[in-house]
Amino acid sequence: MFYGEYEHAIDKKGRLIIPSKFRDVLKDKFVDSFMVTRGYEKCLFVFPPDQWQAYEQSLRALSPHKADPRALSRMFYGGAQQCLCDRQGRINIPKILLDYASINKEVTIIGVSTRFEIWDRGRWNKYREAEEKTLEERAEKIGEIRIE
Amino acid sequence: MFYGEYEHAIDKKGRLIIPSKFRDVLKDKFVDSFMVTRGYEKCLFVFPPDQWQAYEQSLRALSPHKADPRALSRMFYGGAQQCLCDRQGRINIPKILLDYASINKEVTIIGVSTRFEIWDRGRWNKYREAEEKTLEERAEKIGEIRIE
DNA sequence: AAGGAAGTGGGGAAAAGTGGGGGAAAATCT
DNA sequence: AGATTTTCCCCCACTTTTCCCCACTTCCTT
Repeated sequence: MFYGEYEHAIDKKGRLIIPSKFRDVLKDKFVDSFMVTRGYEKCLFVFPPDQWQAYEQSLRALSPHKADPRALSRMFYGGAQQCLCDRQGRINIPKILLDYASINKEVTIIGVSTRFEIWDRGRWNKYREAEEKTLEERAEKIGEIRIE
Repeated sequence: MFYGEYEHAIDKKGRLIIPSKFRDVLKDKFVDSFMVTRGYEKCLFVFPPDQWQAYEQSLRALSPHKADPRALSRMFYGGAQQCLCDRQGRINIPKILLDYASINKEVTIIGVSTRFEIWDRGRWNKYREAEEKTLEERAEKIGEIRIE
């Protein structure tokens, strides 16, 4: 569904272009907005409406009687914002989310299957470099990934 | 499916010729693009669409709530690009993937069963020489190879 | 030696990305 | 409640990138 890596910038008016390949996903569904929320490693998660629902469902399944899932739900639900695309395919991201992800201007957008992620470019580069080095180790740990 | 070793070069516009033997695979399926992504040992993996789907299926199962699987899906999905073949059978490989595989110009393309791989020629030669020496050791370690 | 298939280079059109002005709606103040 | 300010979104114009096609060369085959 979503894949690839794109470098974009937030303009002076606070707008961010969504890569056109990602926007195409919305076209098929006759909707024009994404759900943006807090993500892991201080990036932002972005879902199309149907995938957001699936993600929501997985959160709702977590027990409200335990502290950990409760905190998670607060972070994800509380951070969630519906962002409309303008005619040029740009969205406005609320300041509170930009702060969370320490995004100033230069961002990198990464497609990750059912969602995509928005990173401050500097932080992403650091993360990527570290992960590239340990890719094989991580894969060995998980073990069940088969490439065939 | 894919086998053999080919030496090609990336031209000034960043295009790489896919060996015609490999392109023939697409013809049978009436499609005209490959999926290219980060691979192990810093080479690039290339899949025809149906094989990519099989590969993706195993990735999709990875949980977004655990660090190891999260990192892997970011690497594989984030690195993935659908590369269209032009009339001459060339694809454009994004710069980010070339950097990952430290590819400048001279590359070696290796068929590996359901996928093929793109290597920087220098790195491939080194890798091949080392592996040729320890082929038997590796086989012993795996142990369960059957040839029938 | 000729013909065809594979490899190579470059030009041009179309699409994606970028920036800014203006007007409507919403929020705020008096 | 009305007036003023602010915000947000649409549109237009421009730049950059992508990709698609055509022409030429080289190599292999017959």
